[in-house]
Amino acid sequence: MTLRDKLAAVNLKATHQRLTILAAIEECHTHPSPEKIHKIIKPGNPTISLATVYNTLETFARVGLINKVASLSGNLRYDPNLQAHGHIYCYNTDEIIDYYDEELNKVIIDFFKKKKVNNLKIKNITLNINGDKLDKTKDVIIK
Amino acid sequence: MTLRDKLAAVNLKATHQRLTILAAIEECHTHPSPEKIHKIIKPGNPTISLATVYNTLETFARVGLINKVASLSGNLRYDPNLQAHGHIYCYNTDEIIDYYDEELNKVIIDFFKKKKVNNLKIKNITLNINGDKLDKTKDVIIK
DNA sequence: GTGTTTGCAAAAGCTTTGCAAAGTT
DNA sequence: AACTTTGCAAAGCTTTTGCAAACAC
Repeated sequence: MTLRDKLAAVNLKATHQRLTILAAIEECHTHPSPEKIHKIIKPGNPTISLATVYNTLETFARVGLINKVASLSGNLRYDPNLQAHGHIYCYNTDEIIDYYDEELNKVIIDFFKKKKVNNLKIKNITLNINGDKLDKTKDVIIK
Repeated sequence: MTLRDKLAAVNLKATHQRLTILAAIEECHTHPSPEKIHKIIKPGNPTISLATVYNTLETFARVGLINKVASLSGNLRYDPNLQAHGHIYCYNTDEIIDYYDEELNKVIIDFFKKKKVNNLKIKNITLNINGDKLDKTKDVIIK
């Protein structure tokens, strides 16, 4: 599915800005803040404005193309990955890294099969792992 | 352990403001923003300033008396409960509610016993459950 | 062509800082 | 008395808004 198709599927016009922002957030796997996304795309797209990055990300989240992410960083963060997965937050690099593990998903689903959550319509369940990267130049790997 | 003792244990002087703020955050189980804490304590403590609430919460977090909490709300949130537990975030009330379950803790610990996390010094693992409260006047209950 | 989207600049909201006055031990 | 902490106001961030110009379909 192309980026154009994704926008069409949610009835958003395929503007250059939207295509650029969607591409950037899908490519960068640390869920950067709007400010950082703007810095990433600005060189190749000098007229794109920071307000448009903010507004566009919020639009994408509103129509369900991406999700808002809970963050310890104090600014807004978004995630283009819509399937169930966890997040690793690194205090010392401010990165939010996806953590997908089929077994973890199963463990969580199994747990909530046994529990009753009253008075809440659950939208999403995420495991957050917070810590410090030991070597900032390398990736965090869970296996 | 009294609030004074808790402050003494981390070498913070027991000022009226710190005692008030610590009491407020321990009493209120929805992890309110600094702004909301200020509103809560202001009537009984008219001279307490919002900046002091911000600074004091940050000081508490720095010395480990409370934790910062990942949040979808876009502002700072703190948690005085230092033991392992999860959080329920309600989009429609902006509340962050503690969710303690011994079995859940065990399930998560067991899971990570089997996994190796490379290049990360884990500080904390939290399960986040996000959704909408069905009846805003009542509590969310998991059993 | 019509209605939507963008850029810009300004406003609004949230958090931190600097410093004199007040408080703690 | 020595040192720390607070209140206030200002500064510094982050995010949203209003509106004319530009764009997608």
